[in-house]
Amino acid sequence: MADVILKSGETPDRPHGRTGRLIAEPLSVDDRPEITFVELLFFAYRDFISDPDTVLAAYGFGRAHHRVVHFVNRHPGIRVADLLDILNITKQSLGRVLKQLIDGGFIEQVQGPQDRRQRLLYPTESGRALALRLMAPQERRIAEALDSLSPEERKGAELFLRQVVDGDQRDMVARLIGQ
Amino acid sequence: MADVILKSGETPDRPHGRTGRLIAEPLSVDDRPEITFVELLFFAYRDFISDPDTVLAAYGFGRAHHRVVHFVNRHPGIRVADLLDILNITKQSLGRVLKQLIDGGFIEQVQGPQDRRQRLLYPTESGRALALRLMAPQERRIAEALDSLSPEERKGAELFLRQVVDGDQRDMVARLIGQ
DNA sequence: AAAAATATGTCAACATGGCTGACGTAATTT
DNA sequence: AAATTACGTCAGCCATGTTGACATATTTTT
Repeated sequence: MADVILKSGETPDRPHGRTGRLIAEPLSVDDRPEITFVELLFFAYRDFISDPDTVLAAYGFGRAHHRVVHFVNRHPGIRVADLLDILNITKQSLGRVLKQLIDGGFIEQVQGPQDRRQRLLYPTESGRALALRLMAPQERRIAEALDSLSPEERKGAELFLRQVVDGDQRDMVARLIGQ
Repeated sequence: MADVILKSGETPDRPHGRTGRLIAEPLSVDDRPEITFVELLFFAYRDFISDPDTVLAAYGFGRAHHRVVHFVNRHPGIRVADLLDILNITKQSLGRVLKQLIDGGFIEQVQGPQDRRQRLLYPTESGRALALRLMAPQERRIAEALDSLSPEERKGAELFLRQVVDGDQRDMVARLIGQ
């Protein structure tokens, strides 16, 4: 039982005679200004990924499917290994959702022309349509957010996000996104 | 079996005689400039949350514990219901990780002084130490990212993230973060 | 005073999407 | 011929989210 609930008569600082065990002083933005961005990243991302969930639910898919559909549409003919690198997951994890997407007719595999061990992934027309439907609310959200920013402020938002990416991944990300 | 693997002799556009079923044209940033931010948010957040994982593993904790420890440290005395609002999860989900954090001595509950139904959550000294350890690499990452930005660019990064948050949540987020 | 609403906790069952480890197969490289 | 590579699969585990139902203490409303 963790049911040690202190009574209200005892101040948090000196509960039950256990002097000084509890801390009432908040971690403050004044002391640590980076907290602002730590929390903004949390809240912004929380809401940003909630957009496509309604659409996904209608297909019986989850966020993992979204990520796969997105990057296959962004890079038709991508190799499985490269997709794994982007998503930072194991092939077993990818395997499950990929199978469902293939069975559902959203993605197809093509044997690699030079190296026939490769299974290159392409979206079908439904797969492309799904990707666009999933991204639409996110594009709207981003566009509205950028609307209120000056050109330099927009540049700042982009630069900031690029710098938050791991140093040894920045080149790869830049290549993936393109100019 | 979904083992319909097209042979390499067939172009992706006309595989197996199924004319036009596959799409070889990438979704492009040129057509949809917001994709840049969609993907930057994905990659930035992916790396940003990977920071504390090593620390968490040492304690046998996961990312859910991190979020709880963080917000309890930011708002000592927070009510369970308010924590649920911030995290957007169910009380059952919270219950599990909260119990572990209480059992481990990182968080304690105090009965509400006015309303004795409430269980106000406070960090212990270990809980505060854990929160700081978890946030340290993220603060470093943010500080380095901001280093390369001008003041207006920094403002842009912050404004952008604030605008990405759901419109009806912005005030709450602003209040939670403070000036 | 009784009834209703609130804050919280708990039990049980289930789904998603990560993970590891082991093994198999086809194709390519050495 | 042997080793490596690219990929797939089976099996099981774990973390963390969900819903639904119900219990308890406390406060608010009637």
